[in-house]
Formats: sequence, C-alpha cells, structure tokens
Amino acid sequence: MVEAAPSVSSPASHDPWDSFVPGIVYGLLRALAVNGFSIAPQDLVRQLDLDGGPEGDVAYPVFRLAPMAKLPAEELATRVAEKFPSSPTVKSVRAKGGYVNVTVDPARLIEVTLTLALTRGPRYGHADGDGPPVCVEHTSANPTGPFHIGRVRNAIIGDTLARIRRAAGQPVTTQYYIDDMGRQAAMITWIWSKPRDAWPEPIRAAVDGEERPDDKPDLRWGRPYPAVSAYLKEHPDAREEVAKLVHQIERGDAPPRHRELAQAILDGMLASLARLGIGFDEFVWESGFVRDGSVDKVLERLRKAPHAVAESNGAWAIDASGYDLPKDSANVIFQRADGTSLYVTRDVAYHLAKFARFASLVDVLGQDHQLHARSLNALLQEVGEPRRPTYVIYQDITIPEGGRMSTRGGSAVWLDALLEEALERARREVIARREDLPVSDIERIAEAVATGAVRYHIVRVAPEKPVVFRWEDALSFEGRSGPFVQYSYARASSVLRKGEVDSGPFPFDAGRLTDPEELGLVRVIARMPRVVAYSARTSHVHAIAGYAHDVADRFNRFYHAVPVLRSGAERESRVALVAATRQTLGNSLDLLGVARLETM
RNA sequence: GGGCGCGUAGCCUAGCCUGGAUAGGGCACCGGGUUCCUAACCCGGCGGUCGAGGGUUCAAAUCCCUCCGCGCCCGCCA
Repeated sequence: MVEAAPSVSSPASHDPWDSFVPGIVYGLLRALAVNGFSIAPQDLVRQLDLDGGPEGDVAYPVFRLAPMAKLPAEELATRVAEKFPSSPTVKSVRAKGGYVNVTVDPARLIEVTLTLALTRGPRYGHADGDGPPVCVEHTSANPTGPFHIGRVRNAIIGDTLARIRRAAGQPVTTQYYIDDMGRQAAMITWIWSKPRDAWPEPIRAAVDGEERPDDKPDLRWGRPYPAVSAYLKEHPDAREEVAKLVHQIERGDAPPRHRELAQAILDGMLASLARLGIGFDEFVWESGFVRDGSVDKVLERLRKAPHAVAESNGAWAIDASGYDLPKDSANVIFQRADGTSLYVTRDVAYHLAKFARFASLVDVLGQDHQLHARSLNALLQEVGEPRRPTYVIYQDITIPEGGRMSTRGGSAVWLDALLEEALERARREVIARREDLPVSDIERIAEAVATGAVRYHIVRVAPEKPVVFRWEDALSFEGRSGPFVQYSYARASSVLRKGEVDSGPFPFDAGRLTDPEELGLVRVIARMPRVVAYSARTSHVHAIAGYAHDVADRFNRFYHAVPVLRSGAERESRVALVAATRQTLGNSLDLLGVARLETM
C-alpha cells in the first residue's frame, strides 16, 4: 500500500467512474514509473480505454511504449500490471496481449452507482452547473401545410438535442423561425384571397371533395398548396400576381389575412408535434426583422463590408471567393437590384439578434441547407460577427421508390397518418394483452406507445445517415424500439409496485449483489453520465437511443436471471437495483421525449 | 464539373471525432423457455472482414489517396 491516490475528481462529480478513474490513472503512472516511464497524466488518459475490453473495466494498451523499453508489448504489460500499487477500489490488474486490464472492486462500483442513481433521482445522468445560454433553432418549417415525416426528422433531432444539452447543464432556449416572407407563404395567401369560384380550375379540382368539417387547420388551409405550386409553373400571369404579393409583404404591407393564415396552419402543425412531446420556447417571425429595421441595418453594414461589390444592375453582393463556397458562384447576393433583401440577408439579422442574447447557437438544418449555412457564415464574417452557429445537418428521409418525400409529388408520408396508423396498431396490441383495462387507459397507453415508437424510430439513426422510410420499420414495437424501452420501464415499475416499495429510500447491501447479471446491469447504469456528456458534445442524439436500449436489454436479462421480490436476503438490495434501473430508464426516456408508462 | 453526406451479414443499424484484443445490436429465419415479480420478454443457432484498390502504422471499419455507387446542393427562391 502506497500513499493515497491524489483526489482528482471534483466534489461535484456525479459520474460513478470519477470514483475510480483517478485512482487507476495514479496506479498506472506509478507502475509505469517503476518501469522507467514518465508519462504525462493527460497522455495516459487519452490512451485509456474507459469502456474496458473483454478482460476488465479499464484497459491500457502499452504497444506504443514497448519499443522504447525494448520489450515485447506482452512482457511490458505484465511488468506494469505487477507493479500496479494495491488499491481499495481496484480488484485486479492483469496483463493480456499487450493490455493492462484493470478491474474495479465490484461492490464499490455497485455502491457508488446505486447511491448516485438513487440520490440524484431525476437528475441522475445529468450535469450540474449553469453554462452559458444557448439557443437551439429547429423545425422552422414553412407554414404551408401538414408535416410529412421527412420534415419531422428536424423536429425530433432538434427537440432531443435541446433536452440533452439541458441535461448537460446548458440553459437552452428553443426557437422556431417562421418564414412568413417567402413565396411559399405568399402562395397560400394568394389563393385564399380569392373567392372560391375565382380559383383556377385545376386548383379547385384538387381541393373539392377532399374537405372534411373536422380537418385540422394545417390540412384545411394548406390543402391547395401543391396544386397552386403546380399551377404557377404553367401560368406566368399568376406567378406575377404572387410576385407582387411577395413585394407587398416585403414592404410590410401584407394583407391581414397573411399572418392569420400562417398562424392557423402553424397551429395545426404544432398540434401534431405536441403529440410527440415537441414544443418551443419562442417563435420568431421573419417579417419582424424587416419591420423593426434590423434588416435595413444589415443591408447597410453589408454594403460597407470589406468584400462588398455593387453589381452592374444595382444589386449588391459579397465577393466570397475568399470563403468556403463554390468557385463558380463566388458572389453571395444580399440585396436585389430593386433594393429588397433576400432570405440569407434576413437570416443574418435573425442570427445577430440571437447572438445578442445567447453565447452560442445551434441550427438544425436539412442537408439541402448546407450551402445556405456557408453563405450565412460568410455574411456574418462580413458584418464583423466572429461567432458561428453550430450546424447540425441531417440527411433526408426518402421513399423506397427513391427520391425525397415531396408534398407536391404526392409521395409524402404525413406525420398525422403515421401517428394514426401507429395508434391503431398500438391499440390492438394493448387490447390483446390488457383486456381488463378501462378504455381510457387503453387509449392513453396506445397513444404513448404509438408516439414513442415513431419518435424513437427517427432518433435512433445518426443524423448524417440517409433514411429510407418503411412503414413496417417505423411501426415496430419490438427489439430496438421505443416500446421496448417503455416496456422495460413499466416492468421495473411493476416490480416496485408489487413489492409495495415504489417510494424510497432504497437501502441496499452491495455485497449481496454478486450475480454477473447484477453487475452487468450496474455497469450499464454507471455509463449514463458519460453517454449524456458525449451526446451533448457531439450532437449525436442517437447515442441516447442506443443507450436506453442497452439499459433495457440488460435489465431484462437480469429480470429473467434472478428473482427480486421472491428472493431472500438479497431482496432489499435487488429492489434497490430495480429502483436505480427504473430511474435510469426513466431519465433516458425523458431525454428522448418518449413517454414513461408505469404500466402497459 | 465542383462541394457536402452516406456505403458495415437478406434488411436496418452501433462503432469512425480520440487507430488497438474474437466488429456490438435489432429485424427476418431455425430451435427452446410462461404452475413463478408484465412473454411488447428471455436463452440458443444461423449470417458480416466493414463498397473496391492502394498507402501510413507494431496495429486500420476507424487516418490519408484514388476509384465506384447512392442522395442532396451549386437562384437577384426559401
């Protein structure tokens, strides 16, 4: 026994591994020193494999060091392992194949992990501290009609990211940027400004007979949109009318109907998102930046910007040849020949407003906005704003036949339709299992299962992966799915309920939990703080989905392997483990925005 | 043509940032499991050498280069 390991962990740490890693690092440094190596602690930490390996909890490869010692890696690892100082938190240190494998004391790990999970409760896995304020902008879909599931990928990624960042200790404000100034919104106002009998025939034909009294407002007011879009392609005169309307809106002279229609459609869209647990802190109207003069200020600043150029016809642009933009279109136009602003210009005003309030910004964008993001970066540079948003770019959801989901092409899968189908299937599943339940409970559970399945299905895949939409995959309630996690949570709740121990405290004796499945479950619970921190740092929201599945999977194995309520001396401790699992699963579901179910 | 992303078993997917020990899961398929805490579950089996080729390295799914395939973008639209 040597002197105590220096306390490297901060007292505020809520990560179980912080009780072990500093001691392991210290032990390795000592053992390496004895063998003639002086390694900087941070270099050693970088080499550590904290996910362990097949042989232990933490692995340290010595391949890099071996040549310096003129020893085979295998031999060096053995020597280092031999010199590892004994420690109360370390059970064993063994060398194998060039790795030094450190196994921590299981009882200690159980002790620390369960204590943290049970005392931290809803905050287990979360970090304390209030970081600088951050704004997460997501969804921001044009208010032109119902969501299709391609668009909803943005909302699910954005909302989940906001939840994860909050858990990581960042004060997050979510914003929905409403584009009420473009041609899309003008097309809606254009058609509804005409009396119905004045509508062009193809547009009327597309709407007639489709309407129902109980249509949601997004469906009702957005219904003519695809037909209008198609009609405008063929009719320059109508296009001219819409263009006039756009200019009118840009001058701040929009018909009163304009804002009302956008708001009505938006309300319908938001109702669908609300079913998925998605809401927003703030809504920001694009037109606001024109009305309050900030767009004019941006235009003025850009015209005096270092690389501003006046085009021959009176338009203004930034010579972006020095920027990370395509070479054949080196100029970013920010002011039209008629003096009006463009989308990207107004987006500069919006981002300056955000930067004035928030330390950092996150924009969740579809991959088709990649170039826009770079143009925006260039313009921010030109107006002297040194900060940049963090862009989270996701790929499209496509249809099996190939191609993107298109509202106009009729290939879109509507979010509402998907949710209804999911609800129908979930209802059948609940009834098949729980015919004893009152109808209201069946409905509540079915809704939670349906929305949980859809949300999990979208978030489980890395944002940068293209996704092909398939009904049977989206509606899966088994395996790597939302309902599987929900089920595991309900099962844990059920055990506690049956044991009449659903409220704490949960006393336990770590020495009683000796089954490999118990330790395996504890290990996965102990991972949560690191997973949350990683997910927040990298915007890999799907890591939480994978983690939730891992916890559920481990819990079910444990559940089948050992009895809880019917056990003897272990009962109390196993109940505590179930309670800690339930907490971890519940916290993970919260991060995913998937509803917890106490029974299902 | 240029830019960005993707390419892992029949299908879907993790790992790629920070190279490291037999590449984790799920679906499907085959075989088991319910007098017992919720079978939306569990156990076993089957199946991949990570698009192709080259390079760097003691070590490459991971880093670099070339090529192939798929998607998207390259508007005084948003």
